[in-house]
Amino acid sequence: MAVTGDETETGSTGDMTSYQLGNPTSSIPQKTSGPHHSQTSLEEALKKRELRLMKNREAARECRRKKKEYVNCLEKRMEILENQNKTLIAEIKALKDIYHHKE
DNA sequence: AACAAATAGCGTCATCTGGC
DNA sequence: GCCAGATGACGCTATTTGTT
Repeated sequence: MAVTGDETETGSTGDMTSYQLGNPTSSIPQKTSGPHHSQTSLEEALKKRELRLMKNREAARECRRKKKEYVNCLEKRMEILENQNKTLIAEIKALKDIYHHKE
């Protein structure tokens, strides 16, 4: 619901935490061996980072989806077991009643 | 209607984990 | 040991819900 999916990247929702702000390339190696070479390697590093972020974004979504499904299953199972429990309790009560009326 | 608190969902980072 | 994928934790926005 929140956040309409299509505003990814470049901190569009302003939810970058302090350590994420500033230099998005901070985790990228900054070797300088010639102007052209460093430029391309920087571009490559940025591309690599974007790819990594994109993959992790997808992974996080999938992870949450699976977790939600798991919790839903547990809740359904709980409901079934609670009903079974009620039925069994009622059965026990009925059997006890029969037993006591025989006395 | 206006507001606050609660809830849901997202993106990112750090860390864990299993396969190679 | 390295790497990719999975997941917990965090901070954030948007939506829903209850209260005045």
